[in-house]
Amino acid sequence: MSHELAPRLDPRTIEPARYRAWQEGGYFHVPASAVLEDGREPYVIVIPPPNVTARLHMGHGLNNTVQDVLIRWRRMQGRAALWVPGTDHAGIATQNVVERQLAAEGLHRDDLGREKFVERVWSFVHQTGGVILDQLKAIGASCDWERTRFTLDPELTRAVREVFVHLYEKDLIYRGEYIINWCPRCLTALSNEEAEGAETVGALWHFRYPLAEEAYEAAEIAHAAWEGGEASHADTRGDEDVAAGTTGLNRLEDGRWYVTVSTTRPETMLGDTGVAVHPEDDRYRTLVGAEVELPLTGRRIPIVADAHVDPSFGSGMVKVTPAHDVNDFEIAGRTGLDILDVMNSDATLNDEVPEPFAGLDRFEARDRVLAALDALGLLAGKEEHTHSVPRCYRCDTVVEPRLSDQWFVRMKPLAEPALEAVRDGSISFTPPHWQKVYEHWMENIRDWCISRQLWWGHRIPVWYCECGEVVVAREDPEACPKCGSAALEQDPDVLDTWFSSQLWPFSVFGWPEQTDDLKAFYPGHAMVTAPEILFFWVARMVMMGYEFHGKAPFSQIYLHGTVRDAQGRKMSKSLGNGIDPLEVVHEFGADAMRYTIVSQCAVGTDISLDHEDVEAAFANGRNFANKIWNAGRFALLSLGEGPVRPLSEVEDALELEDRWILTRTTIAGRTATRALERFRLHDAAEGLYHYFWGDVCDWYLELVKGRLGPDADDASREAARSTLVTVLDRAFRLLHPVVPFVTAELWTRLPWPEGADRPEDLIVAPWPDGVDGFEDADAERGMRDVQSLVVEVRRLRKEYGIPEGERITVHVTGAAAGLMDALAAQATALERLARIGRVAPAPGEGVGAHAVLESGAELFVPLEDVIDISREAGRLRDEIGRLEGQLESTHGRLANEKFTSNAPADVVQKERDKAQQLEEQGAKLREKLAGLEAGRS
RNA sequence: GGUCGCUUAGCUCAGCUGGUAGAGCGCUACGUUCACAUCGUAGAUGUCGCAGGUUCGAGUCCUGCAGCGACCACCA
Repeated sequence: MSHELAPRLDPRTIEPARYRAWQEGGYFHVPASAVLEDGREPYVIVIPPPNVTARLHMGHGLNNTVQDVLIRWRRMQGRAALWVPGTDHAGIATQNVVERQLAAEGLHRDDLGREKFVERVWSFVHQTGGVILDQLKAIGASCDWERTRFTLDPELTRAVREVFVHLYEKDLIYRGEYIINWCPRCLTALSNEEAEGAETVGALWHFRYPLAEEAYEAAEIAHAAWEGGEASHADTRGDEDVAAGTTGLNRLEDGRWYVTVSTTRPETMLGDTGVAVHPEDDRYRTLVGAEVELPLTGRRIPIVADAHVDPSFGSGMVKVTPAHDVNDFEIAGRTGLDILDVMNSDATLNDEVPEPFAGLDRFEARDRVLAALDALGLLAGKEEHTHSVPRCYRCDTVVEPRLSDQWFVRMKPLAEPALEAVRDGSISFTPPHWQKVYEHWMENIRDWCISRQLWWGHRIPVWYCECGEVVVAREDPEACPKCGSAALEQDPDVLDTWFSSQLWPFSVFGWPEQTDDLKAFYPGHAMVTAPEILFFWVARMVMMGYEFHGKAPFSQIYLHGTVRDAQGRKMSKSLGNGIDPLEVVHEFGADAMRYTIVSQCAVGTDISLDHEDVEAAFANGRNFANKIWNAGRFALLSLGEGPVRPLSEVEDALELEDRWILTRTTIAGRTATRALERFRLHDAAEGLYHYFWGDVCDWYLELVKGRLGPDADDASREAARSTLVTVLDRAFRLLHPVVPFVTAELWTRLPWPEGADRPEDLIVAPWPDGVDGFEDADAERGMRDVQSLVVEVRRLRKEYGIPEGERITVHVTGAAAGLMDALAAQATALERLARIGRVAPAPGEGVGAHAVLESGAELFVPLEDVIDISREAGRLRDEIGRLEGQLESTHGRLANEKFTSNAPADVVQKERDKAQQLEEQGAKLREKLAGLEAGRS
């Protein structure tokens, strides 16, 4: 059977079949009864649901590989490991996709009307949505597909309703007119999180507004006080600025008084309803209550005092546009200024503005306003100004702050337990520094605008009656409870897509029904996601967990990095620097991709992959998978067909390398377990890589080759066979979470010791945590000697150019106890590995190559015939020099009384031993050098 | 402006509780030894950003500086 294995791993021939076998075996599915009846300890991860229209990209590859590694590992540990998959309806994103399709047909959503449009989106979702879940199968994701959920499923919609009504009844949801972030392209409100600031170099313009004549007297008083230096907020600018009119109050050559204000959005001046100064600002105290003439509009607007104004910024005077700026809106609320909305929803100016500007786009209006003010001589200056301009996270359009009637969630009360949870350790972050970021956000949390002027999403469960009654209900009401009218109108808006996502950890289990699933699987354990959605999603899930269940939805938040290209740029569709994970799977296999990702997945760091050389980017993983394949292939071939005896029966015949590799295996399991427990996936993967490639392949397989052949002693062969089977079984288990396919393929073909129970599949084989495995410290020490001897001999052979075929004799002296026995026992192996003819205990004489082993033993290879004596002498001198350097620093340390008295005793002792060892080595080398030089003369 | 993080071999990065540095890729040399050339063997490469401090001893702790990055808030 084993001879049919190809010399190269071809993932395409094994991966799909293996995945199918797992699915058919039902290994991914975890029923509630596993926990409630069988009493198994659950381990639950809910997937960060990708957008239903999404296609798999490397970010998903990373995110889901991490989750799958954790789930597979926990499943092998015997936990009821459940990974719930699903997709998010992704309000704006999905609506945008369908709108683009319509646009290609020359249509707008209004042409269809709401009902038809939503139907269209549904059919789009049914046809092409959820593809990403199938794509996840290709990378090996072991989700419980029977539990696949969609945020718009009826059950989840029910959860949304329940939450909305509950929060409304608790007065945690309210409706109000506030300045919100408005996307003039998507024509909807956005939350603060959805309006992403983009650092932009823009301009700050200074305008002059003429003061109304009645206020000239006040102006003169103010100005006099100011010039006389009595004003408490003396302008820090120089005279030039005053002359240029960039200070707040000036009389120009025309004899009129002007105030100066500044803005980065000149078009908003058309909506100004006031000018504000700080109440304590003595420069302008007398002007409060006066009026200015708002240019271009013919309107007069008052000067008011408000503490929000920063007297030291600019002129200390602020134009106030309440309908188009958050702060200005608040100022208006406090000071009673009018609120004048001058924009339409598409960010064109409306009829509230004078004729020439009405109907213009905001940016065109900006230019026109500037030109008009300039023509009037009211443009006082312009500065370069770098600030962050908010843009729509979906379409990148500049967001317009706009006065609007929206629904909000009152967040402060919800945030309190969520904040407490991380402070008392109920929830931990990996890496830990995110906790501070989270806390900071929670502490400064602001109300969440949840209504969206979209058609695709959860309709807000609020109905309005002609009688004025507002009905907020879990079920669609038939009639108005107050007047009985059936003419109820449902609120046209839908909820922010994150409103339903935040319920995901429990809505997927059927809440608000008290289902068995909920009892078994809530709360979950790990939340694996990217830091970008910490606020969008993670924080809100925590808040909802506490509000509706009194406990956190998960206990560990693991935030992995971002996938970047070779230049360190984030992979993105728009940059065209992405790598298609499916292509990688097709070319190199899912195992190759998974190992490459996981091995780079150090806590808190990004992973970088070169999109221009995909082969190189994944070579490491591909090579490793192939190495596993070939090691397995060789083992299967060498093991032959005969029965394999259990390790316990051959224990007496175990040789050094057997005991050693069994020990290494135990330690590898222990190390990997510790790493996984701490989310150190990179450490776990790299540790196992070196264990398998180095210990198992480079050393063990090479050492036992001779013992597996027909010439070998029976007892030795059987010991080797048992050991090899045991080691590979354990190794495949340990590697399985990271590289599930190749390990499973080989494991199922592995012969099994007679009489031993075989797990029905590798995917559920018990995880070797290394707690009670075979361990033999002597074997480790002995093997280290063998290894260092082999390495040194190889090095010497190389150094002196001794041909491959030529056997040499090696003398070993000063051997640590047992070394010679070990070496003698390994004679054949040593011959094979280091091309040694004989290992002799006698000290070497004459000219030869010399080395000191790690154990302190000295190695001497007589090489009169092959070496260049003067070169060897030089080498010895270098060696002696190096030893002396080390000795000096060691002696220096020992001579330091502070060291000997302060450092721990064992450290000092170690230092003494080292010094002695170095001295002995140095003496021997000097002797050797003397001999060499004598021999030459 | 605030907060947090990063700066270690040519590249990408590891280095947990302080004891004179590691991996992968790349590079050099040799090798068609019958599991694997997607391989093997051996080798080279670092004043661990700069300046101070604590310590017997500091990539490892503290302070300051410089450069880079992220997040939050925005001053009109």
